[in-house]
Amino acid sequence: MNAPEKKPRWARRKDARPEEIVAAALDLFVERGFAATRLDDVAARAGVSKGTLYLYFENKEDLFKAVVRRNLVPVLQHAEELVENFPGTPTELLSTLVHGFWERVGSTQIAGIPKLIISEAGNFPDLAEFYYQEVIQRAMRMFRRALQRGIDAGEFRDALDLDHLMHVAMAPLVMLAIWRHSFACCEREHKLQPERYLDAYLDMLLNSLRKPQVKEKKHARKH
Amino acid sequence: MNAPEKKPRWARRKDARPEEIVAAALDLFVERGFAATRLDDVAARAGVSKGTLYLYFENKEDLFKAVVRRNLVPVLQHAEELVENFPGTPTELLSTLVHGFWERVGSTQIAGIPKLIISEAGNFPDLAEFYYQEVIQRAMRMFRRALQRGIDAGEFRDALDLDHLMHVAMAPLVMLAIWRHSFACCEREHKLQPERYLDAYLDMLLNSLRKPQVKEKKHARKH
Amino acid sequence: MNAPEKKPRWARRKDARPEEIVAAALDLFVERGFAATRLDDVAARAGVSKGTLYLYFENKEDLFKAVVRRNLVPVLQHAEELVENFPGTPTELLSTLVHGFWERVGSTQIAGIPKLIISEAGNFPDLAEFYYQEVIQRAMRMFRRALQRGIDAGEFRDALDLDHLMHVAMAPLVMLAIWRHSFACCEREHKLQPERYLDAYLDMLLNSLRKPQVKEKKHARKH
Amino acid sequence: MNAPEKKPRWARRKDARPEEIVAAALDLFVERGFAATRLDDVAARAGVSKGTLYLYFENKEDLFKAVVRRNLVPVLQHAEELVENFPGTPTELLSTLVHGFWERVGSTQIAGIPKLIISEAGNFPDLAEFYYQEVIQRAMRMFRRALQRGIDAGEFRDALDLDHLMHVAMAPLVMLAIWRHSFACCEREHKLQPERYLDAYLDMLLNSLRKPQVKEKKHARKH
DNA sequence: TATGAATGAGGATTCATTCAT
DNA sequence: TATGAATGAATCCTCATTCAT
Repeated sequence: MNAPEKKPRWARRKDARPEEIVAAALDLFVERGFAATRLDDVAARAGVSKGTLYLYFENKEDLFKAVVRRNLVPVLQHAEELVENFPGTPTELLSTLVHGFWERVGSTQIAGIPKLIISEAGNFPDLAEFYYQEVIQRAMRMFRRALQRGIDAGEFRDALDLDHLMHVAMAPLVMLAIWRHSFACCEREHKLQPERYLDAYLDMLLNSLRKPQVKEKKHARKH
Repeated sequence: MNAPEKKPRWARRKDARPEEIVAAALDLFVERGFAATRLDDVAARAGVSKGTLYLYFENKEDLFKAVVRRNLVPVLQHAEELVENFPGTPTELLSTLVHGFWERVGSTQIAGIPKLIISEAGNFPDLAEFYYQEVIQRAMRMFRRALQRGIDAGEFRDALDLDHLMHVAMAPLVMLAIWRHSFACCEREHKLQPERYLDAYLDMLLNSLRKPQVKEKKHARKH
Repeated sequence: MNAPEKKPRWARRKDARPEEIVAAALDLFVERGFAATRLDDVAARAGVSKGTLYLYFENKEDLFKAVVRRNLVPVLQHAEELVENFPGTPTELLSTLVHGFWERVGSTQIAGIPKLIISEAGNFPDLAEFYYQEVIQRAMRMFRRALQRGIDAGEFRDALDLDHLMHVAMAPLVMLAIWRHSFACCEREHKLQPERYLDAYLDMLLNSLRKPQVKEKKHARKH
Repeated sequence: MNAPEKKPRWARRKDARPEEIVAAALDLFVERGFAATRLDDVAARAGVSKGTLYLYFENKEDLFKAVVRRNLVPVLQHAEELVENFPGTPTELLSTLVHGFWERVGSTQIAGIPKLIISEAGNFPDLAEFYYQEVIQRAMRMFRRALQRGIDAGEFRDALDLDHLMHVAMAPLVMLAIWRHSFACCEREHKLQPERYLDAYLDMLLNSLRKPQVKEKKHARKH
């Protein structure tokens, strides 16, 4: 009857637990990799006991998948919505996407996930599969739509191998994310500056996409 | 009575051993990653016993480093020499480098190494350091020389942030190598075709590098 | 239907475990030496699994140290208290100490520890240091107090090199402990009888300590 | 026909090899103990290859036994001859034996052997047996003869439990040898000085052996 | 739900011993 | 005789997973 002393003052809500665990796991997976991350440490960082992990996740692999799912999907969704509803020019859209990537992924902890996935793709085929379907392909489709819009608007060249250009064009973004979690700490001078990196990237991308704005009328350009 | 059926329990081949072990280790590290590769398996694939590994390498980490060193350094050296002695135009040089990368790295087992390094950079800081110094920086310097040659020749734009363009421009090559060892096997249709990927890459790169050839009316451009 | 046949795979007994493990380890270390003792066997004898050892001890060396610490320190403490509070004569005190040593150390499993320490002193310098400080020096100090009391009482000679006599006088006690764990089992006849050994020891010790009682004719001597 | 170049200039004689190996092994066994000594190191210190060890000794244990045999037996033999032929008084004989022990054993590398034997007695029962028979018992017999001579000469007391006194009396000598190879290096101040230790030992021993030289005639002595 | 003690399979590493040369 | 490369059994230690409480 005298219930009050049963409630610890800051009872965490049950629903918060998995989120906290996933957050802790993200940190550690990103920092150390999948194999080198001990569940002891994940539990400790999440402020729960090791056994508790198994109440919410079947095993280490399952936890790993949850980390991936819960962090990347929302970001993608946001980008897709942006592409659908963007009011400006295709060039502006690309720029917005790229800077959005930096703000929402590249500069955050989430940037460590691509590295993780790549590292473990061989060991967890179904995770790779999931990531390929739900992240990579969706990202490509989105990116493609953005480019297509530029082509349709006559702003971008139309003689493009879009299927492969997608891959090529996304590579520098992914690599930026990876870089920060692999070699960034090796740099002593001439550190890579993300903003200038992205500027260089956009400069390259747009320069190569845009139609050459020649004023000549009748000469053929390069074959 | 005659000897052919004698199976020596082992043969002495001191000089050949390390190479064989490194080759076996490359295969397995690339296939499974560092942590998931068991030295038992490396030994078995190399056709030696577990103890033999320790005659040539101090420990697993040392073997890992040897794998990296012995595979990447020669390739880089070759590329550097190419850049120094190339007889053709800068554009041709870039094309040659890119296709050389594909032939000597991208299409081979060696392509798995970048993935490995990236995965393990956090766990082996000195390996990351080595790779950064001996591979990445050398590769960038080499690439930079090639671009600089194009600028000096008036073929490429000169308003370039070379420091960052290096990173941007190398990213698609590295990602191609990584792709083959991570998601390539997830593709069912629309498989990424390396040749077309590289064409798209070169197209993008050269289009963005070349000076905009505006306004001229009757002058022949490059050959 | 009722429960008795349930065999829990393990039971939780956090407090009891370390003691049981230390006891098992003492047995085996004494029996086989440090290097020849396998942790598998320690675990088996303690009725736990191998992994459990590592819940309570960092590694084999740490377990070894625990065995030494937990067995010898209490014994010494007891002896020190005895020396401080002993009501009888110095001669009686020595006799009591010697027989106490036999009862509490020499005749027990603990007698194996000096052998162990001596064997491993070279391999574990900090253990040797610990033992030297916490056991040997304390034991010497205690023994010295006992002798000093005899000298002060005029019962023992005062022209003694106490610093070295300490070592000399303790040697036979330590050797008795060692003997039982080394050559005792080689004896077939004329076995060393601890009681007579200790009598001979006390006889020698006291005969050499006591003041030569010459020249007196009619005075009663000790009691 | 031109044989000269077949002889390396300092061809070691075959017979020297085992001695060199035993000497190297003594050093290392004494320094590190049996288990912690690697045959690689023994071979290296002896200046031969690992395989060569097996030409002269069946295995590690056999080498260990050889080390013991070849070092202790000669010393004992020398002592036995001394006892048989000693021209002086029993007291002088004891003093000579004790100082001879120090010179030929205690102060040399050989002093490490008792420690070794004691450590490994449990693991190598037949080695313990050998040592017990060939060293301990012979040493005791020899020591006993020396004492008996003192008793016969009326110089030492005759109410002695010689069987046990032997053990007691030898203990400080053995412990001195052990001490130097275990705790000597822990001492910072008040280091044990072997000469004074032996003086204190002889003082104790002789004081307890010698007949009390009372001048009284008719009084009973102790009890 | 939550805990954390206990488990035990798994893998890196060592080193005495063998044997082709 | 002498070598030293090769072997592989042995063992310490780790850590994901289980389960009594």
